[in-house]
Amino acid sequence: MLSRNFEPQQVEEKWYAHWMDRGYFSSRPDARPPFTVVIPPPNVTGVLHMGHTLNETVQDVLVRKARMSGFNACWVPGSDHASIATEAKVVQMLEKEKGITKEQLTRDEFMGHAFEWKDKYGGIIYHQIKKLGCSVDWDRVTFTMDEHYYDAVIRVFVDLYNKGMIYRGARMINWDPQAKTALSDEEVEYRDIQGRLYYVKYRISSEDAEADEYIVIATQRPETIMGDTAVCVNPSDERYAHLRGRKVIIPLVNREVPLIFDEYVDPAFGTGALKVTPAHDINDYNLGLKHQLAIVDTLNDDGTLSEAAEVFVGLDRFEARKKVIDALRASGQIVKEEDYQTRLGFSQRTNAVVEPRISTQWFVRMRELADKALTAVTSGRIRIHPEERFLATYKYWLENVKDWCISRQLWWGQRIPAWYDEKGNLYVAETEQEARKAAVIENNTRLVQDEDVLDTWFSSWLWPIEVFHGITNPGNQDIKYYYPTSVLVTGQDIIFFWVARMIMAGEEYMNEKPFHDVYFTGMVRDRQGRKMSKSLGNSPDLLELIDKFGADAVRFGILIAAPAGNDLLFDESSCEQGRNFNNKIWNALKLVKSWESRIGDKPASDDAETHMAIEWFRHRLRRVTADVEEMYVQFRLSEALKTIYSLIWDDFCSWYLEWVKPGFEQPVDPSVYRHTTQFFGDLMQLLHPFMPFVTEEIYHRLGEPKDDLCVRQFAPAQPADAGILQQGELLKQVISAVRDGRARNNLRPKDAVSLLVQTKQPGKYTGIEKILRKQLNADVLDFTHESVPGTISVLCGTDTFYIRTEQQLDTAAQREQILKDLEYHRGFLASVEKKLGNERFVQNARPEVVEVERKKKADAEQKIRALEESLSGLS
RNA sequence: GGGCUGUUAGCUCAGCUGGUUUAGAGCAUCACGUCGACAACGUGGGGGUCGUUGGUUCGAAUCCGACACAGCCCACCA
Repeated sequence: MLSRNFEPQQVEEKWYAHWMDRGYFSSRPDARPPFTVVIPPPNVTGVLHMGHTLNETVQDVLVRKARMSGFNACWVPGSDHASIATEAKVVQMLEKEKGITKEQLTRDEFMGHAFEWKDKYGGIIYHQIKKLGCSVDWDRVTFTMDEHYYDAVIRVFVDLYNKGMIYRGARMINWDPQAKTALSDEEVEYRDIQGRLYYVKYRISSEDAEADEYIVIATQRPETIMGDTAVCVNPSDERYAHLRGRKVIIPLVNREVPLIFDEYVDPAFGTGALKVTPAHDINDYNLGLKHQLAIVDTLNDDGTLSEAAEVFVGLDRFEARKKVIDALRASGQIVKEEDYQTRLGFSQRTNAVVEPRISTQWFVRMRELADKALTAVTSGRIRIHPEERFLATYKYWLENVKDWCISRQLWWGQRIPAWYDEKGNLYVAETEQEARKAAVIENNTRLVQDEDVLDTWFSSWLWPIEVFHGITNPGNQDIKYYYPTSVLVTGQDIIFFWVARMIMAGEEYMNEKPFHDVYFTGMVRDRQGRKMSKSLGNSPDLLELIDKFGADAVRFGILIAAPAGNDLLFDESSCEQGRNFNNKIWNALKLVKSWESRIGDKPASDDAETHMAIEWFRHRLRRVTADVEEMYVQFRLSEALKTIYSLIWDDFCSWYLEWVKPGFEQPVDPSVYRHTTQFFGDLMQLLHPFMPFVTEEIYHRLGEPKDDLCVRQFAPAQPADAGILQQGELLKQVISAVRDGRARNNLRPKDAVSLLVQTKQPGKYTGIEKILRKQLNADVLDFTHESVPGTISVLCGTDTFYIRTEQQLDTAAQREQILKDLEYHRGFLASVEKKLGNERFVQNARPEVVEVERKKKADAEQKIRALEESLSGLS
């Protein structure tokens, strides 16, 4: 006895263990073509959010489909050490739980704690991936701090350094004062902020102590005044022409600085005078370089004012801003204040306001790498989906990319393999020993390794290569077989961070793209269109969702709402729809299983009828299978799922099963049983990549298959017969139309009727008469040449069905309905006639289009005649 | 400031190179239904002048222009 509803919890664990047991997800190179996917590695100590859920589900669908289509499917799982994010979490944990600050620990001690943390929490995402049913190869789990991976990163660093593509130098970089590290340009997020613009008087230096000459500048950041080393105006600005050659006194610190002239300054903005702070603004920095200005760095690592500021030393920058404003107000040097809309850079990880700052860091030269990555895509060697939207973004970024700041002032990550001797000479090599050997350094010379680690993305850009040990063991079997990978599925938010850089690394180290296709999924938002985030609390917990609805339903729920590349509004109700779908399939299984005990010995006498149903569904299945195949090619997975959903729910359950279903306690035609279980199995196969658990369970309950659905290979495509499909459509159309006529006249399903059809081609109903009678509870189905008074008339195509019944009929309601239909068809006829009456249409349109219009006209006229006849039959 | 998307039923979306019966689906809604697979269900219905506005064309949801609104990306105007 089957349970009332499908119970996912019992089934999911069983099948996942079984698949693992059989090693279906493990892949070794063999004679089959490979289908390779590398997972975008989630943060090792994170949890999967709905964005991951979408990406992992899409990948699993593609991988499972490939595995069932003759490919050697390999999906590599793993996680990312996420340098800055993880280090921040570990630091926080240490302070909170153990009362230890990072400063109290040695580097080694800290790393110990970090690895401990990773071991404790690193398993969560893997557990979630399993629960979701992802068919990843667990023998290939890779972590970006694994020993070989660490080595690969170091090796690549040294190699790029030796090629002159990595350099060290003082540049203006983005500084995160909270994490106390440099960031790359991509790690800064700009947001619009309501700021305030202060107009400040700067005195003009003069021999005459009594003189009250000054120049007014506008600034949003008064706390940087102490770092000013010039004031700049436009050379064409006549207001300031007379001040040429004079000096300006910086308020608060009373430093005398030059007044300089540069086209850069916009005379129309503010007062047309700009304070120049080369240490804390990129524009000012460039201006400083050009005019050889002094640089006064007034900030410490943590965003407090440094000794160089002279005043408010040690105060936080925002605190200092208030104090500076107070002081300037007190001395009457603020002449005006106004609100000002501005943009500020925030650290992507810590959300701290980023400070532009001059700092000595390591950089990767991007020009050459970017050019290669650009060609790989513009030449069509890598295809981006959906292309239109992302190709332009990708190109623009690569054409304008600046050098990549890769050093981070952190401990959690790959430590930069550079050593310095006491004189400050620099040696780059994979190990200290090699550095000594290469540079012939005397043994007693002390070398000190660079304290910094590398940007996380400097390791993840090697992901598709080093998961197969392609850097540390070049040319091995795996890398040769699995690389380039087939498709990369990821969020569009990391197109620059990761996708573009993987292409660079692939071109540089494999001389080959890392993947054939890139599929960008959209951003998952909540029902109100808000981004899902922890702080809003609108991101559902994946395990709770799975617990509530089952993994298949969650996969269904996220996929059904996800058109390629578009953001999707996720709502639990779509998981509910998935759960209902599970139950629908389960109930169909219950029906078919109930037939098992009553399979007849002989074909039923009316097998010609069921034959039609079977043939129709056979061809319907073929047609939809081909459609779905095409959708896979175009990565239209949401549409493919919808199509399969409708095939199962509507075509199979609502139509086919109703047509072939035997009467109560009647024997089941053996051919019907055989075909139905076969169709059911094929349907489960078609659906399996999307909903693996329920389909595997049902497939096994249908019979005792020799293979598991998980690895059952799709049969070659077969053509669908359009004529048979059309007859099925006619059948559906008539059934719906007559049911509608019955319903409108309050006939109950159990009220038997007689049917008469007024048609010019009675032949088209041959073969479907019996199904029609059964479905419509009609004792007779006859043909007629004229209208039949005293019946319910229903227009179906150009034929009219007359429903004869004992019941009292409401002729007024029928008349109303017919008049409404007449109005519609007359309106339609008028529009067609207007078209055909247009000479230019008849002349210019393609003949077949005109022919269609003529057919429309004839049909409409016939329908109107039929309706008019029915109308007169009513009176 | 530059660029890229989108705007079709209450909601989420299809509708590809203009003509396939005066716009389709799912969800929601309404009516009827407990009929021996299924109320987490069945049958049926209602619901849109395709953002606005010009243009191209015999013909536009579909192509072009402008505008409005929404979203995203990029940019060094204090």
